[in-house]
Amino acid sequence: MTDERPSTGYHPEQVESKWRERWQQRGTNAPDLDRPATEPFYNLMMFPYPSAEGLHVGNMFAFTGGDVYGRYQRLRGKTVFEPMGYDAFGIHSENFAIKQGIHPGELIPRNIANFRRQFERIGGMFDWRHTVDTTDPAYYKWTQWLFLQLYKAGKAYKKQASVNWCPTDKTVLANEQVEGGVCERCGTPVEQRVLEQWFFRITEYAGRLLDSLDGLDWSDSTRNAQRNWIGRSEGAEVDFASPAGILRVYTTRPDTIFGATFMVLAPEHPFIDALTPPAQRTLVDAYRAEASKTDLVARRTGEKSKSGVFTGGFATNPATGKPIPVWIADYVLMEYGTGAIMAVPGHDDRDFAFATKFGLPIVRVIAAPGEEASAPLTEAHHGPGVLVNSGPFNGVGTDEARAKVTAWLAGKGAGEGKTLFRLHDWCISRQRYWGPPIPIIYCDACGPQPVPEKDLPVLLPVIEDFRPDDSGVSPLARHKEWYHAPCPKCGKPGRRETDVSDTFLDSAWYFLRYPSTEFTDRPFDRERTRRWLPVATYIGGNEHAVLHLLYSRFITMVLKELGHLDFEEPFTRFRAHGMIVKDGAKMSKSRGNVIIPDDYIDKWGADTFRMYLMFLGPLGDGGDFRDEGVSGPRRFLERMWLLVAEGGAPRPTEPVITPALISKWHRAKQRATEGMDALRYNTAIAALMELLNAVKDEGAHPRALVEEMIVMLAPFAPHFAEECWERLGHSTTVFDARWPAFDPALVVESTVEIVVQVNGKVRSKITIAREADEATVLAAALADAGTLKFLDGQTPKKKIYVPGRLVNLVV
RNA sequence: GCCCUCGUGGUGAAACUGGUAGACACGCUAUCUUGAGGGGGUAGUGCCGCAAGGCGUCGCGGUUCGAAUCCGCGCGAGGGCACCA
Repeated sequence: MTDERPSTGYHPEQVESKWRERWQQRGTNAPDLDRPATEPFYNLMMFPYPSAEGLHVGNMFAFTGGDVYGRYQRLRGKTVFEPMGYDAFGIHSENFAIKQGIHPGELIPRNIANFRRQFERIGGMFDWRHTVDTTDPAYYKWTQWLFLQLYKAGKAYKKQASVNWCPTDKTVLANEQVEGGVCERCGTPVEQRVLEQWFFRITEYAGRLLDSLDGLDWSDSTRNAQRNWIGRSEGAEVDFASPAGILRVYTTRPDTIFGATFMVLAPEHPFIDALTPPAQRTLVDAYRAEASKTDLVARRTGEKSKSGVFTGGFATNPATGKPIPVWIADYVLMEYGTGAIMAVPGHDDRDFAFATKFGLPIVRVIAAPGEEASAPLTEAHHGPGVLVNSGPFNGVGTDEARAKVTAWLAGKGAGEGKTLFRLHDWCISRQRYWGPPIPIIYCDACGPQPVPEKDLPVLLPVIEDFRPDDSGVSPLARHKEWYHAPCPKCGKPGRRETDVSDTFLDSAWYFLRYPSTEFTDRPFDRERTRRWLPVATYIGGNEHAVLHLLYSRFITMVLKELGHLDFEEPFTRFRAHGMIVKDGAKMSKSRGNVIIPDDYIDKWGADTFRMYLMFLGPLGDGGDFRDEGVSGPRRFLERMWLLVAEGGAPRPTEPVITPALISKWHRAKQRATEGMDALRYNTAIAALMELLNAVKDEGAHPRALVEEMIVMLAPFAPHFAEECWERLGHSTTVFDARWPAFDPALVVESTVEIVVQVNGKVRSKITIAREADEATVLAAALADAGTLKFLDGQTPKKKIYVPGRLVNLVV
């Protein structure tokens, strides 16, 4: 805290507390959201879950990165709206509360207060009039409203589903929350349970969610993660006749159908009983019983050795007309495709392994160029080639064959082309306490009824013992007064839905709420929304690349379709910030490697700390945290402080400024601007440092230059810049100034240094007038002593001239 | 297995559409200020070499007058998907 160095007079703690207060008094960070004739800029950052530990350096890195961008846009003349809030519902908070034995309703406000303090301390330009807390009834009222809109539009439905069940957290997990067969939160192996669950029909939008990605200004890595998640595959559905009826399969390789020598059904497939003759029944039932015991996750991720059983039944391959045996195996999943496959052991690894294990025939139907049709297969061959042993299609290339075989099958009434997605409907119900109750009332007479919108919010009751139990029923069921509610339709006694909704639903629309927080009678105001959305720039972690961003896009699409919004993509531009790790590992309390920024801010000041974080590298990169090097940005600020002290003093005449300094000045502005736009703040800061070094070397510091430097520094060191700005005689905030423009003509100097290469190696450098033409430059290069030495008396065969850069002489 | 992203000094990193590799900063060395342990100034700092010079952006090839940058094949790291038919 104490600063022992011979002081330049810069005392961060004084400067920073002064400007925190000023900003508050002046409303500097609270823009008029309705002010016309200015360009609105919605600068959004992913709101945090308010943990008890507070914001760590990783959060500070991310939020500072976002804040710098917002401040920069403001200096570019935009009206910037930069809100912040708290994603405070969910398992995370609840589990922590359980562990501490404190009710989350008590814990969360405490954490939020701490977060708020940290957000203010770091100097964020947040508009606190427009904050959001997802656990506030004034907010979740509208989360419930959102559920009702989807419900009424038929986009929400309830079904029996085998779901992932975490025995430790005692809750259903979304597929997304299961990683490698274990709960992503606590690491317990996940089991399967069959429960009634609420789903949103996100799969209806799979195609649009995928196709629209192309038009978004998003990081490639993020778009790619979404593509993988949605998982489109092109193929065909094909019908195989069987005694139990038409067995439909899905395949991405219709071209290999002549090689389908058997079929495999998922153990849950409805045709199994009809296909199985009495003699096989015992074996088949035993296998199915075994498979149902193994949970879904284990079936997906367990060891890949194949198991299965023959049903005893046969189906007809529509291409060959031959009967093929129908097997059952757990490597076929009921919830993807039709739950049945045609097995082509010659050209699919899994089918090959299965056929090998059970002695089923393997037929080659694709040959590489020069390969015999009869060549034996020692492993599945999946490369391209030409069809063989495929009747009328022999000799056709595989790519072409896909379409041709599909058409041929369709012509016979035995199939059709089909696009499939891997995406599943979104399970939004949770058998937990800490979330918004799903606004449904069950009535014995009328069935499930939506709670009328006028009755929202359905308040989450205070329950002392909110812990989940093994029953699979939410703790809310234990609150009798709350649980029993009259049917909204007939008035007879009914029961409330006791599930709460997924936290991801809270965060799938929060960005719509921010601009409209003062409206209590609508989730988002039409005019405000029209003016401020979609979000101009969204900065957040790539860990939300799939779920949060996908759900937000889905909700936005639905709201557009229902007429509530005019746009269907919520985030025009998304950039993922990198992660700050410690000793190569993600910071987490359990690892004990969490770096709390407060100490650093105490010691160095928020401005230095912000600069330091942003100087580490590009925002998208993140990095390993170590505190070596914080002194660099601090020294820079100290030197700037002195420069301002000198630059602010009255002078009889402006100092002489050399053309070289003018050039460096404009170059710095150019580089700073480019760095800001590209979120490569490290280069912007470097440009400012270089300019300061140049000013020092030249010994001249014209006031205009000093002022521009302060403006460019303001996004990084806002308190510092405000103080300097004031000392330079300004009475309004530096953020009302304009980001300085550079003159491209002045960026270049009047003389340039030309590199002279001989055979591509740098041998000399010549300084020459910028306007010198090619002949002049070449003549100078050839006359240069340093060059001559390497030419060795020879005349160059070839002379490459790159204007303003280099000459390459080839001998 | 498939799909992305990436690999540069002792360290964090720069390098525009292929055109001086290592800007800026940390650290380090020397030196000057100086009475003292995260103070300032100056100079130096990719590697080898006294030097001339040579070698250098994960490795090997290739394209090019010229490659950190483009192409191919490896190796390594991080991330996404994954018995998905």
